Amino acid sequence: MTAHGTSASGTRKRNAEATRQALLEAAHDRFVRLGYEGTTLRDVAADAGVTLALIKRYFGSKEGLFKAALAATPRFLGQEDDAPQGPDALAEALSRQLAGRSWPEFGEHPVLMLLRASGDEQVDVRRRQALLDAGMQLLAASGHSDTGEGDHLLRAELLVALGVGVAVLRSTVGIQPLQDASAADLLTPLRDLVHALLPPPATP
Amino acid sequence: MTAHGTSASGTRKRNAEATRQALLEAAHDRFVRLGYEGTTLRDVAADAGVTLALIKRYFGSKEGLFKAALAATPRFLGQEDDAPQGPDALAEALSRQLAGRSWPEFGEHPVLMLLRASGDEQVDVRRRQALLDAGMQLLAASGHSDTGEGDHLLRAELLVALGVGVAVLRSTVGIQPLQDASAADLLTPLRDLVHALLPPPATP
Amino acid sequence: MTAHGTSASGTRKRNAEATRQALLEAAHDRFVRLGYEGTTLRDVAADAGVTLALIKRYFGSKEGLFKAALAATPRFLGQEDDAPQGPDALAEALSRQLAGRSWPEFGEHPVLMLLRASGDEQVDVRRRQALLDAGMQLLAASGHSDTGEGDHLLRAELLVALGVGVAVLRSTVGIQPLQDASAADLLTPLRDLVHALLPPPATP
Amino acid sequence: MTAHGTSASGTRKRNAEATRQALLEAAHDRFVRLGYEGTTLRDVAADAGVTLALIKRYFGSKEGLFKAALAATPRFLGQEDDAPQGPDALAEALSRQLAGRSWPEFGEHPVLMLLRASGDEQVDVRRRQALLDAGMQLLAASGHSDTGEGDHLLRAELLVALGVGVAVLRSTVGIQPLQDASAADLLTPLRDLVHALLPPPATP
DNA sequence: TATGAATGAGAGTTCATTCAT
DNA sequence: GATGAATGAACTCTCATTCAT
Repeated sequence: MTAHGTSASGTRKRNAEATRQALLEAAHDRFVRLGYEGTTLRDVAADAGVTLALIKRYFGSKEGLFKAALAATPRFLGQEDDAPQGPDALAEALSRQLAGRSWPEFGEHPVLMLLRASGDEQVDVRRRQALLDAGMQLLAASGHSDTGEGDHLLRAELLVALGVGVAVLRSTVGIQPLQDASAADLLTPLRDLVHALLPPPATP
Repeated sequence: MTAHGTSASGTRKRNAEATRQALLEAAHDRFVRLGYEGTTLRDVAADAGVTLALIKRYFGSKEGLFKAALAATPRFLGQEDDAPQGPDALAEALSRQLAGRSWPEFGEHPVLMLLRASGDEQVDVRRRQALLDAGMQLLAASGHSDTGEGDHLLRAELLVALGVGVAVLRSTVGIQPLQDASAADLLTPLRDLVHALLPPPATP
Repeated sequence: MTAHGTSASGTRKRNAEATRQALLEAAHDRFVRLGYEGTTLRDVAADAGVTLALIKRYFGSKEGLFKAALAATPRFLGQEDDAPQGPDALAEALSRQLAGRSWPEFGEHPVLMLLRASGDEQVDVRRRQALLDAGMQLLAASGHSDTGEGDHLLRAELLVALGVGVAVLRSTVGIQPLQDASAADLLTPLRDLVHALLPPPATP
Repeated sequence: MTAHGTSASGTRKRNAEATRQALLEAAHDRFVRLGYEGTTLRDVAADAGVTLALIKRYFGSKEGLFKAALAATPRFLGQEDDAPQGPDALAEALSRQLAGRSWPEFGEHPVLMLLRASGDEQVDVRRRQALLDAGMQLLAASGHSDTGEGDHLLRAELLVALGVGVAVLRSTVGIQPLQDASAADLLTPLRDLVHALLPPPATP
């Protein structure tokens, strides 16, 4: 996407917000695919169709751009809404999020962004927190509470790990049949898996 | 580890094999932690206690060093022997390999090496194959054959994905309680999981 | 010459064209004197009074710089205009071009640039062609045509060889009295030589 | 040529002199073709079939090797003996030396070695002297004395320059028809040239 | 004597960044 | 606000050289 795309609302000469957004998407794409070191600002700027100096203007530095791209990463395994819960719903959401191209603006699964390190400690904290949150959310979605009793949280994090692993193996590495498995293909195994890991709490 | 470590047979200064090995381990450690681009040959040489030029001598180039490090990576999720199989044995092996520090010479779980790309296509093929092999092996260990019937291979690869994800979340990212979970902590959830994913084939 | 020299219109710090030109002249000078391998980009940049990275900016690489320097080399033994011809005029032009400092911007005789190889095949072709052209031009200037009859072209190339040798012996090597011979000193011997090599064609 | 070639006289295990000679020829070949900077000692050693360290043993350093190669260069345009002189004999000798492969052990014309600089001042003096000597010798061969009267020495050096130029254009650059001209092809033009440049002294 | 291990300096190249315009 | 000129540091790689064996 270039910065100076045609806008429906007439004027389109210099749209700062569009430029920022184009840079952000280009950066996200490259950071996810090539990592922090492998991404050059010149390429990001070229992808966005603007000059390199604008990156400094909008994001200050490469680190700033990375942080912004990280912040723009959608929640991993997040439930879109506070919808019906339980293992079956969870498995269905998982299969959809892992298989689908639910993020047309991201070339790869956005969770991969959470695995990219920039060397900045502050960034690492944010990445870690985002993944911890994913575990918490899965735990909640399964109908459990995070009271720390039992190993429910550990089990939820194993589910997060599975999601991470699937994203990795489907993208960078690419092994079949996992890479091209559809949501339908994944649904049954994931349902078995969720049921085994996070069975619904006993209802007295 | 430095190249000129004391050996059993007295002190020795010039030892090509020890130098090569020290370089290899230092490289593996940095490649796993920092990736291909993030790893500098100067740092690798410094870790090994030798000069940069020896990397050229022994490995030809950075790519050569990376390939050597990749080749030195132990098999992922490999059964140590052709021992008793079935879900329970598999779960136990998994918990041990994922939790343990079974590789004292590698700072991080060696499977992470398989996720590092160097840009060389030939390398990518090897990485992919190694992970495919892991899936095949898990399938065999569970008592199934890879006849392609059903979704057994897909299920086995989900197990591989889980292993990859656990390794990632325990190392680079580091989320608790998963990061410090012991093999014992992992055993029960993993047993549930393996049983759910790869139940023993029906024996009529 | 440095890049930031004072110009007629006051002092100027940022001038892409001046920088490019300063780099080109510095490069030409060093390539001619030291050859391709013997020339370091750091020294060229220092001569031009700028930083090394600008060479990449303007010329892409060392090869690019070399090609640019080669392209900036004036024609060897070229007649300035389509002026009167014949042996005497030719001898006079030769003596002037070989003796004079007709190229104040080049430290050495520019033909020496044509003797410098960079390893690039494409460059070699250009060098060869430039020297072939010199022979053709001398042939034409002597009043002959290049119909291939007789050994006129060979004789013209012997004249080119003489020019090359004189340039070499006057510059890099430096043998007296040839090195400091003036155009007047060279004129008489060269006239004898041209008359002997390329006598005017018989006019029936 | 390798160092351990079969020798007719029986023993051939470790012949220091043969090794030295093989190194010298390999060095000469590379220095002439690639120049000082372009020549690597490893390649020279490999050409000679020995290890690099022997260069240091026999010649001390790269400079030492270069000096030895320079010293081993045969005299340029030297009359083989103090045989019949005069313009015709001189032209005949010139055509033979410039055209022929009179030096089977040198890939290129050995005079090219005299054009190669190493950066060492002492070396430059030797090169200059060798070329000056060539001029003196031509002068003598033409029947003149170097009393300094007239411009005879300058004319002789123009002949040296011609020889240098022909060697250069026949080897590194390679322009036709000069490159493949035979001694017979060169004889007539050279005779005209020598007669014009160095006519026999008037005999009262 | 001869080999191979090891070094240090320097090469070209790349990149994030800063500074004028 | 935006561009492009210019910088300095860091990288991989190469090579002549030296040091033990």
